[in-house]
Amino acid sequence: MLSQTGLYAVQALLHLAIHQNGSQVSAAAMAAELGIPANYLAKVLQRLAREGIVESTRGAKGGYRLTGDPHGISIADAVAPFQELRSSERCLLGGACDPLNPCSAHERRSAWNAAALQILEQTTLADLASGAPLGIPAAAEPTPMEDPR
Amino acid sequence: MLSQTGLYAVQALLHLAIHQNGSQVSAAAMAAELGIPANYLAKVLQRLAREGIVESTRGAKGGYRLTGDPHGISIADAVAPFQELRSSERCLLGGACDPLNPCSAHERRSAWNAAALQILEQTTLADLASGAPLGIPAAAEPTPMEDPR
DNA sequence: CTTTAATCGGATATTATCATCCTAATAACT
DNA sequence: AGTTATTAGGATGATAATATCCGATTAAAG
Repeated sequence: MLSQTGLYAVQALLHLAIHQNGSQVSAAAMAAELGIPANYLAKVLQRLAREGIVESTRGAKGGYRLTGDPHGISIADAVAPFQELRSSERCLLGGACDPLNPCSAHERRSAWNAAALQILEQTTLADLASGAPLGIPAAAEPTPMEDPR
Repeated sequence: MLSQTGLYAVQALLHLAIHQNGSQVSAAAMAAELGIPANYLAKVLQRLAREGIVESTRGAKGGYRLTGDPHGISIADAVAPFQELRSSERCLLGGACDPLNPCSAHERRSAWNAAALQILEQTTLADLASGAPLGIPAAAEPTPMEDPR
């Protein structure tokens, strides 16, 4: 479901979330611990830095650190810079259907996409870091309409 | 979330589910209607035929037809031949964690994966074909503009 | 000031996905 | 029998994802 690169990003950020107490972590150390190609992980982290999700320090004793709180960073946030999360709204039936004039599959498809996205948005680094027992509320039963709240 | 090829498979099977009443549908006709590269869709359908999800007839007036009932074919079924659905259980933290000795992220990760898979398993072609749960399976196409060329 | 540990970023290589092309095999229709 | 519409499947090409390599920049420490 996630691209390899997206998974790397999740792993890297999760690692930072767990080792947040100490100083910064270098890309090389992280790659060794997580078993990810070092050069590639470096690119991933650089991108996350440009994105503002982590902050970096160059030079000796440098490395990476989370910019924000692990509770505020979702899997969707981690993955978003590397892959498109919203699937294109191109009509499944090949026609030109829009929200005003939807095809018969439109509603069900939207619900399916939304549910998938919700999982990524609702799981945070903090959730993963602490083995929270959890109950993922979304996507359990085929509710055609979502609850307005 | 789904690969392009997986989406093609869903579109193709959904098309067959909707046009099931009549005779078989040729790959070329489907490709034209759905806006999918014809040669590529042919490969996808051939694979689905080998997989037993559709049955094919060669020669003139030939084409494809669903093997089973649209209620019994999930998105997961449609997509499975073309992409791995179960994400590898390689530990997110880089260690060697198994169900007996799980890492702290293990449970949450499993739940997240299971939920994502469930969406694909619980949505069927019949669900997509008819917006309403009680809908008639082979309801006439409500396509407003069937011939925009 | 020099060495060393680290990020940054461009260039390139490798591999998988997506797409096209061509020739056979098969079945219906004349 | 011959023609046409169709699937089957191998070979090849194009594009994107993944991975590696190298030099430049930065900062700490001797």
